Amino acid sequence: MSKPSIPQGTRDFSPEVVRKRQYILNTLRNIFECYGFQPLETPAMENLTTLTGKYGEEGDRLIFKILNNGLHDITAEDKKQKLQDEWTKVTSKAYSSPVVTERALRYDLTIPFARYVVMNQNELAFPFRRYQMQPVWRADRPQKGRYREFWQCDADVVGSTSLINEAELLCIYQKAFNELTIPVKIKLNSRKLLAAIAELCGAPEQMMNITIALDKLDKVGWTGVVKELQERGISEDGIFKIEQVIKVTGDNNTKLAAFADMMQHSATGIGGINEISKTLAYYRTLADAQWTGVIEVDISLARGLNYYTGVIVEVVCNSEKVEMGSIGGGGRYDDLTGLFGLKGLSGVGVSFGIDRIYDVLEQLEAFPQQLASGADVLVLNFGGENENYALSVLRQLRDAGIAAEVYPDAAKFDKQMKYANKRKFTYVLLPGDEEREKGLISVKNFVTGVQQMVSMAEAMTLIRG
RNA sequence: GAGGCUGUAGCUCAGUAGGUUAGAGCAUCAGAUUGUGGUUCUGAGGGUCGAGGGUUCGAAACCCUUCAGCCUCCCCA
Repeated sequence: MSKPSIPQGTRDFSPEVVRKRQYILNTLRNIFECYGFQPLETPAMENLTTLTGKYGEEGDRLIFKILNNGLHDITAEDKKQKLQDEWTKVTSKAYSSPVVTERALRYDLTIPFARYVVMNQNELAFPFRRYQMQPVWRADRPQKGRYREFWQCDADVVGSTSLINEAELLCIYQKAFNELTIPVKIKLNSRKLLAAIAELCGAPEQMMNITIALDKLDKVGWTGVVKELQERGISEDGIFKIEQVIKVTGDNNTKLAAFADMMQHSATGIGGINEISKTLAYYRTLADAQWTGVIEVDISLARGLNYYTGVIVEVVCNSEKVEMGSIGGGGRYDDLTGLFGLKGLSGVGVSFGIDRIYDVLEQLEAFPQQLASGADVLVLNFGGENENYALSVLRQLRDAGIAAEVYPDAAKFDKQMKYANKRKFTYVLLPGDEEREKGLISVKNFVTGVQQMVSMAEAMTLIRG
């Protein structure tokens, strides 16, 4: 018998870990609901054609495909021949065929969301605000902090171009990370500014290349970016212009003023600057003075996904104690639903990287203490008549809304106690002969070790603290 | 897709230059102890040394092949 295992890049979540993850999800869910977002869930699998071509060439490669069922059952000669032909292609090059695979696992939550909006466009009330927290799958090579199955947690608004939406999403980030007690920096940029930089270089068609190179500024520094830009064929003059823009420092208003000066001849650039300033203005009106996160205009922020068209954001942990990439990101995409035939619908959304948020909370030791335990109370089982007494005690506890469990076997005393210890119960109740005869119950506080024999009513008061 | 590292008990790992019957800690189970857990003590179970082949009188160790896991790059969350 071989040892059992789970697929590469997947994880089991132990009870303690699930509780911590649920703490994160519940915190976010409450905030989303408070901001008027509605829950949405979509299937784990989509039609492959829904997903292909949406994430770029690299993305297509990373989609988990599902082999069609019943391939061996095909009897019609012409279909069988078709399958053979397609199979040969599939095994010889990067190629997908609906004859072999027509379904695939969800790659992210945004494309299924767009698909849902298009399918239900006549029923939905726009602007439609939804949040979605579900696992996604990528056939990527797993490594530290990267998995083949992981959860995404998105909130999007479609059907409105107002920058109030952008400002609200900034608020959601602020509120979420304040409640989770994670110090953050929220970087803000606009794809329009990146486009304007490409214009400044006299190479507007090079925007993607410039964007990809700039995105690495944090990682490889300016000299690394220069190298990357040269490799991607950007002129020396262009690189000099980019440097002028990148080297701008100061607070957000100073930066925006400087950009406005440099980009005064670019309608795109001015547009980008305006949307950032308006977003920030709305944000200031909506924001809570308690929030501690820093919002910083960062023109080197690029974001990989190519469907973004307007404001883009990214959240990083702002603590020396933590070494971590982005823990959230998002932006505006002007025509996502256009991919599925519904034109002119603009959307803006943010995503929380909950696996990374989990790691950050661990490193900061910022999970609330009381998450650790499950049921508070264990009722011991002394067998015989005491067993029934134990069950009646158990029922009274649950009727009173106290989470409790009974040890189901009349096992040796120390075995039951060891179980209680391992499970970290706060209280252990001992319904034995004496207790039963007197109609009382012994309550042992398992943290302090103090034990007392009291009435059920008093016991419940004790347990409730 | 490219590269690097590691596979020995449930877990973390020792294992000298290739040499008797492969060890330790933790965990598990039993007992000390069937009305008092954590600590302690005693004992027990648990291994095709990732798999296959080769070299050798002899392989956990050396060679080849293969599989798996981890990490880095690319890309991404």
